[in-house]
Amino acid sequence: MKEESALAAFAALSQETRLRIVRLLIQAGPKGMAAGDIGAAIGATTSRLSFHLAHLEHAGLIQSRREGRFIIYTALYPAFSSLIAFLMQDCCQGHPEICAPAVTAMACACDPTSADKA
Amino acid sequence: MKEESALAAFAALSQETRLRIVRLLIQAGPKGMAAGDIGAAIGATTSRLSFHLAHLEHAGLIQSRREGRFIIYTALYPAFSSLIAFLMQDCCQGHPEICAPAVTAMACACDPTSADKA
DNA sequence: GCAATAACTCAATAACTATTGAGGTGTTGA
DNA sequence: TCAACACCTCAATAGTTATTGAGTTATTGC
Repeated sequence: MKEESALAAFAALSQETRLRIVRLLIQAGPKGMAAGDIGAAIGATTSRLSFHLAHLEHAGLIQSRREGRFIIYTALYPAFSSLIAFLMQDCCQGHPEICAPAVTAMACACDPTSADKA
Repeated sequence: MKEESALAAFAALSQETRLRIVRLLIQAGPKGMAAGDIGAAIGATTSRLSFHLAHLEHAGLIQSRREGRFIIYTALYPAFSSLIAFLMQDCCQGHPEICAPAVTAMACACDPTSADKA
């Protein structure tokens, strides 16, 4: 991942409405969610929602597909993996014990029974 | 981690100078770096550097300590772990195969021989 | 105490970003 | 083909953020 992409991704994630959209889509999984359902879940008017969805899509964090009259948005998981790897690159210079908690936090996030630990 | 803290963290990371400072400090490890050395490494004037270091410290991503006439900055690793956990919370609803690449990316970031893989 | 060094603070300006409301596009089913 | 629905686009405004340069504080060694 290039620095430019990482900056765009972090900028996209630094806004309340967009962060909520992203977390919602990450939790929704590969089946995704329709724009209207996202708007209802986070409480945003259509123009505001559309603006932020476009922003996230442009940043490469989500993607959309049309299904009839609905537009379905899904999280792009590899983008998040790359972003995390870019940020934490060479984080411990060969001493993994320094950043092990970060790896554990990541693994915990994947285990629904312990997601709140970190 | 609260949403408010996550927003502050992402906002802090969405600026070129600050992202460079953070990656530099993450790579520097617990010994940290003096403000002057950080400025020299990324090419920033003292007032600009000071502004961004204060911003990062306020966001809870780095901390500082005085050592004689130097001020040493270090990355706060637990803050990054929490941020990643917050973002990826419930990412796969019990289907870890969906987000396994993110965990792998994180583990790779800790292995200096394969940091560029993701 | 004084000069040099390291770093911070402040105020003004420039640049960027979010929200709103009105209006437009594409899709469906009677 | 028409009305209803789902969603997007645009332009104006308000709010936020970054940069610069001048000035200030803290520490060290002579």
